[in-house]
Amino acid sequence: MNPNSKAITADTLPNAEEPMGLPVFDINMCAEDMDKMAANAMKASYFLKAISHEGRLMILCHLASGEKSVTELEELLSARQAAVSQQLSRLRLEGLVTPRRDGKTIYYSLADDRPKQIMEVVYDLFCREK
Amino acid sequence: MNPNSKAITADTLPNAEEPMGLPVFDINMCAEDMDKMAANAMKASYFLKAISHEGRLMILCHLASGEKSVTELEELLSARQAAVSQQLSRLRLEGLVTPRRDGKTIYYSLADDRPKQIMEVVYDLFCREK
DNA sequence: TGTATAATTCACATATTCATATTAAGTTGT
DNA sequence: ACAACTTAATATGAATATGTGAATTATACA
Repeated sequence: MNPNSKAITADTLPNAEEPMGLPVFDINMCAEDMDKMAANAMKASYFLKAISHEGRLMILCHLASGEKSVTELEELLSARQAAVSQQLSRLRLEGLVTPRRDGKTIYYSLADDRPKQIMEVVYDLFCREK
Repeated sequence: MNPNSKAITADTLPNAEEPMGLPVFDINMCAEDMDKMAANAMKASYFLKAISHEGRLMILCHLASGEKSVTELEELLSARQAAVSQQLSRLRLEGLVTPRRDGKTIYYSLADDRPKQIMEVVYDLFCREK
């Protein structure tokens, strides 16, 4: 992705001490792995942007306990229908939620467990501890 | 936070089946826990916004392998110094990175393991699998 | 001192993102 | 089928965020 990305290895970097015990994602991840990371950084940031919206985050939280209709989400978030619908369309575009029509109402549910993996960490960081 | 949030419990909701085996963050999390989540949703979304920027995400990735100076980050990201500095100030404001001055140069490092916890998941989602 | 280097901050232009209003589609009752 | 109502999706303008270049601060060295 980056044309002039210099080949930087662990030994060329100053102050590259081994700081903490937690498994980061491989301390020795440099050069090749870093390019892979850079290549995926755009996708990752786009994904994170999708879930970093307060309303969308709450939608994902509510969907984690089972599918909900747009009206239900509207009440749960106490937001206007148009706003909820727009946020859902963003999540739909990202492939995070899938709609299911049943008569008049459309039920949304989580498409896979990606959002759950993230939310689990976020929940730990902001709701459990501290 | 939400004045007119109705007390919605599991049994009042239709289609609230127990869908998946993965430990979400407690399937039975409703009412009280949900309010707690809503109260923290703003903080969480603010935090996620901070790391959902491609440049800032890359900065955190690079800092995961040890502290770096602003100039080093500037080269690693091939971005302008002012831009990197502003991104760092956002991360500093969020308490994710800490500066250390050594002569002319300022070295940045991760302040705690919050970003690492998130990035580990992000890395798994966007770099390892798939 | 004066100059050079490193990093931050300011001001502005631009691009994204968000909320309100409008439109389209679906359902019910007569 | 036609109206009346409900539900969802789409566009418009307003607010927010981001990058750039110039000015500012801080440190080192001659």
